[in-house]
Amino acid sequence: MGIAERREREREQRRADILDAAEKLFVEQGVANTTMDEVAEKAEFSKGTLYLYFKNRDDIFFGVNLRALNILKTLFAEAIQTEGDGLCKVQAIGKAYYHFSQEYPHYFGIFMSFDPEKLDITDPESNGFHCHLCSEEVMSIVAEAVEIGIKDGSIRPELDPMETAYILWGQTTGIIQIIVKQGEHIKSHHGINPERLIPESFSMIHHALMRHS
Amino acid sequence: MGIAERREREREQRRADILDAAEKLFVEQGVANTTMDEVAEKAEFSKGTLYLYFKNRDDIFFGVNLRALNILKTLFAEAIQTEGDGLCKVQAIGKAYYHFSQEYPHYFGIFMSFDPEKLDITDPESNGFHCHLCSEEVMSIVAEAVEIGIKDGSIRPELDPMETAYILWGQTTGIIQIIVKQGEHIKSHHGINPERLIPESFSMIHHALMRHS
DNA sequence: CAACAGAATGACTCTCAGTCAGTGTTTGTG
DNA sequence: CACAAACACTGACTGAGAGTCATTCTGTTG
Repeated sequence: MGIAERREREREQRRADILDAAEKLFVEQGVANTTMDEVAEKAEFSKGTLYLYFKNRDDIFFGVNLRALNILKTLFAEAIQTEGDGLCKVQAIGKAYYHFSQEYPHYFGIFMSFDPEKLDITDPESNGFHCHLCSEEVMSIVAEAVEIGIKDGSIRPELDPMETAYILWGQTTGIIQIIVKQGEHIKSHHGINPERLIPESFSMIHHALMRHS
Repeated sequence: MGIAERREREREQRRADILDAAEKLFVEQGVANTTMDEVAEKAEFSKGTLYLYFKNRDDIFFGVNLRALNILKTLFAEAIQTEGDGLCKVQAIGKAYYHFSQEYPHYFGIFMSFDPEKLDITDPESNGFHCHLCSEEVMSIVAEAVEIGIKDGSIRPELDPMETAYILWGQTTGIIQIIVKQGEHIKSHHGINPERLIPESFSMIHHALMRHS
């Protein structure tokens, strides 16, 4: 009896369709300005149906966010395979993050709309929970690169891998946020090309991690 | 005729009263969970009155945020007076930021709820605009410290002061965001005290700026 | 006191997330 | 085939909360 399986497949397809619709609207008009009615309209379902597939509005948002996170995880997993010492690997991950922001600006924008206050980690079925897990995996990749660097002597040994991973993650996200949100302003008021901040901050991170004898 | 002046004073007082009420509620129950009706109730005004003193909900929020920013500006202005070279001054500013987060945890939390997407820079009367100006001034203080450091040789000369100020600001804000958003989780899952990330990241920044001969 | 302006009100509108009783459709069973 | 049960979907409705506005109240001025 493949009926249950077919049903499950169809259900997944519909979930994906709804996420597609939401994703488009999020990109077109921003996350905050997108209503459930609009998502329903775009997905060609009634509003009530959305709630058969997703717990609430946030669940849909986190569903889209999860797509972005999975791409990032893949990019990071590739980056850590880069030839070279641990410090090189960390740098490769940084570049991958920047790459991601350029290659998937829509996902990156959605990323920026992420509001952890809404994250509901209590329900293991929710997309919020899955986002949580996935970002945990992403962090682990960074921590692993730092650990390799400490072991091979390219990174200062007094650093704690996981702690450093969180710091790098926070710092880099903060920079990118500045660029996205104030880039225009920085350019017009200070004549600084906001793009420059990224390689510049990577260089700073490089100096910060490097074991300088 | 001091009547107009008295009226203006009273008006300012009422604005302050409303901000006081909002601030308390923001601290007690979070920014997102505070309604205009609640603020009105707490301030002992009707809801309509709030709109005589503030443009909208965000204007109230940014009003509270401006208080936090002004404190920070003062702390930074003091920090840059610290004895020592430019690098010391940058560090003093970093410490001041951390200090701020400890001394004014409520303001710090409100700081974190800041959503730049809502910032309306078009209206020079709005608190959003004033927040924008104030953070600009805060940035300048950081840039000045970096410049001093470059001139006295304590900071790598190839850095650009304003650019570096933005990077430091972005990085630090990013870290703080991580702590606020994931602090609980970091603690429970990795046994890392999230507070540690702040001084740790300052140490990294120190390494990144330092001119190591 | 009459006329006016400033301050305050709260009932109202509007928008939007989320619900639920009801309808249609597919699958399973005698 | 008939009927039941499970599944899929609908859209009118509810409730909450932001923002408005016609009206009332209070203090000032001539």
